[in-house]
Amino acid sequence: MTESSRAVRVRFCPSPTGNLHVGNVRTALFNWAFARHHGGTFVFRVEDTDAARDSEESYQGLLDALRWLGLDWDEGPEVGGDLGPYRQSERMPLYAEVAKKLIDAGYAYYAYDTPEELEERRETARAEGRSSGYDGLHRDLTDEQRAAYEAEGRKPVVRFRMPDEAIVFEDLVRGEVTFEPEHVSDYVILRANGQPLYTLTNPVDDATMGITHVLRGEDLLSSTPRQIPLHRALVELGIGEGVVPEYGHLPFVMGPGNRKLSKRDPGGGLADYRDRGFLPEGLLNYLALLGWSIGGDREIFSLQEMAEAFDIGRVNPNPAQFDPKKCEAVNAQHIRDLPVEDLATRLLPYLADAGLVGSEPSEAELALLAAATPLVNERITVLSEAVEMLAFLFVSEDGFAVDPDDGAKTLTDDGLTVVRAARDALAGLDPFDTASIEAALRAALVDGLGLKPRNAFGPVRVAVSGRRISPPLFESIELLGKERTLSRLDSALAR
RNA sequence: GGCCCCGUUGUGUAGCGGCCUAGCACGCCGCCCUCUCAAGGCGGUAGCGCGGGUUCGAAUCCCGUCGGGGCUACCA
Repeated sequence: MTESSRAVRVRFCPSPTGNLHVGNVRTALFNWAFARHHGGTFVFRVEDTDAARDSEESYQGLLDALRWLGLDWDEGPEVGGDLGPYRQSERMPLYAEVAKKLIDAGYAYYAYDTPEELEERRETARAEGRSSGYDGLHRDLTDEQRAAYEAEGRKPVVRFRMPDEAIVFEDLVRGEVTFEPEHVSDYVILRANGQPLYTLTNPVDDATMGITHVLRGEDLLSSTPRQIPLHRALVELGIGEGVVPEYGHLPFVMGPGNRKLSKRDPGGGLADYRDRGFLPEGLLNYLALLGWSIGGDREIFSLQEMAEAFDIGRVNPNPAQFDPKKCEAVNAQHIRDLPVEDLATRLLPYLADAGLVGSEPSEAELALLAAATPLVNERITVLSEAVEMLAFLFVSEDGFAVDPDDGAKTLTDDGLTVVRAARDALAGLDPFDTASIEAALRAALVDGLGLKPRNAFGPVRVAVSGRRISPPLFESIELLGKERTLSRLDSALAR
């Protein structure tokens, strides 16, 4: 069977340790896109074997995050599937069983070295310039030797026996990679207390879930030569679906400076992006650009378009630095491309959180938002920015206040003269629509007072919107309505 | 120290031996438009780490070198 004809099965397998890291989001995205491109299966598995660090809350957060992103999974938590369960904490018996089979078949063995002994030998090896991995001292213990260690009360770990041959594999993004056997030592798969380690659980799950392609971070590249022989052993033993996966190691997402972006870095965790009002499609589009390109001069695309075009062979092997500015620019483009009704709907939760509309918005609030959205859609880069921009339209009259600094700068004696003239021009205006408002104001302020437009409208803008920077003035006044507009002009005059 | 990976403007990338006087986007600077801010338009800034090969011809292939990063656990 050729690789391309085999049904693709990929997975995303984070640990539920709080806020999802944007690097992991990128990994999830590439896996998802790879699966969708090949019409394959995207498996979601949760690696929650570290009781100290994992929590139920984080687990729920993980599901929620992936749903929000729109990276739908075909098998996994809450969706099910034939090869589950999909939480490692529910698979513990499997690991014990596999470890036993591995030992019985000679693929793994008990090692009684103490941590101190190991440390000492490691130091020596390092000092002599040799690889510092396990030296294999206990790989061929006799029954008598084992019995002696047991009698001492030593508890063994279980180590996987690495074959004495070079491991060569074709990395999907880097090409051929070779590791010589002396540099890849026997590694621990079971702790002395019997707990399985990631080194075992991850490949066993991949094998039993029939994973065909492993796309993951570059930090795991050096563990690949250990996993391939394990997979081969599992195939030999008839454990799992009989597949040794192909591997593709994705470049790091770097933070500021030249360090790997950390979950704790500002902008390192997904939650920040949700809170600030990134669109999932905007964030994902930007993340896609980190290490992959759709080709040509195109940079803005949808998830569907990415899925159609995604080619793992086009992934760039070199690390990419996360650029918050560009991320915002891409998001802003997606916001502008959104139909206004859609954008208005997405704005709602942010306005509600700010108390500008009710959690069950009224018809009037919805109508106002629908009319106001076109005023901000090309002025915001993230949804939360709309709150500040639109607040003056939704706030109650006694909640309205002019920004002190902006007021001081524009509502001077001259400014108030302008405001007074504007009030007079608008008081009897009918109809009270954008075109009439603009005409009336231009006549009174530009023609009447002989002001340059920017000087004419500035004080009015501040009096009405509270700020020197606002959505377009005439449209804003129309949406505000005559009554509230006059009231605000009056209170500016009464200062 | 050992092993592995990586190397195009500030950032992300296009480029798969001639189309490259290296394109695009973000950023930055300037101009235009303009009721502010945006959006939009126009222009500018800045790059193939270095050294050897191979070739008629190299950003593209090879070697070396330098630089950066990762791994080197009874973490994942």
